[in-house]
Amino acid sequence: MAVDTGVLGLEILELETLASILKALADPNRLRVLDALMAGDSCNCELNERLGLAPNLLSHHLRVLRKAGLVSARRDRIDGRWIYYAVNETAVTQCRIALNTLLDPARIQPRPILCGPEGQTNS
Amino acid sequence: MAVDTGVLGLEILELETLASILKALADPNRLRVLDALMAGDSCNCELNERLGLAPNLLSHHLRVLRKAGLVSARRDRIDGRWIYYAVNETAVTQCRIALNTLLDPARIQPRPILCGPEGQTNS
DNA sequence: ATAATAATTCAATCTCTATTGAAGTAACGG
DNA sequence: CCGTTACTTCAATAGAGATTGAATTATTAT
Repeated sequence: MAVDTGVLGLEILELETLASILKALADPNRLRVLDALMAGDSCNCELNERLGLAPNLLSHHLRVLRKAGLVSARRDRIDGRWIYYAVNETAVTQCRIALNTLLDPARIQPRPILCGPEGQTNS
Repeated sequence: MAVDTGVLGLEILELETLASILKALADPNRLRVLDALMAGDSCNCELNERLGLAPNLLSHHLRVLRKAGLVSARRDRIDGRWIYYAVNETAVTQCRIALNTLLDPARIQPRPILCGPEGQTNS
């Protein structure tokens, strides 16, 4: 999880890193998976029942989310066949902060056009 | 811009709509473009100078952002050859709210496992 | 009309990715 | 050891998307 001042001078995450996390989020099925995990840890089969997605497809999406750092996995203490997935709260929060910074309406400047004919009248 | 109660019962945007907006955001170059536009309206050529991206590539990315509703375009009043791009504040805000809702840490439930052997001890 | 300018569209390429079905792993129970 | 269970990985397909260079549109200036 790359953390620095960022290209924008505002972001917690690098622009490239933020883009890759957004890529992981930018899928309806993965949003559903993440939303389901927000309500509590789940195994593959429970997600299967709740979301109606094939186990191997869930595996794929869970791997993408895990690769992005948004989700973590652990095996059942009693029966190692079961794997429980959980939301990585710190990653989610970092993502949230980065997006709130980037998309902050206060950053939208009504700066006059600087290029083009209209811009000439605003110099 | 589809607006309703949403699949999650919490979102302002439909899950599918949110995913498509995130897809538009999930690219480093488009994040740069959006960030540049947050600082003020720009034409293609100014973005070209500031970001070092080819005009046709910028055109492509601007179209994606526009299709997602995040950016709007208008022609110069004096010289119609120039097109100025601007951030759509309402869309950006809606996206922000939807993400803040979805990624709200307060929604992360430490719910005990319900499936698997561990779950049996939590019934 | 002709040339020049700002921007878009087209065509081609290359990569990435979501999905599906089949096969493979890992772990438990008898 | 054998079968079952939970999950993953593999292979194949089909579609989407980023990038580049060439051609095109729209608008203005001469």
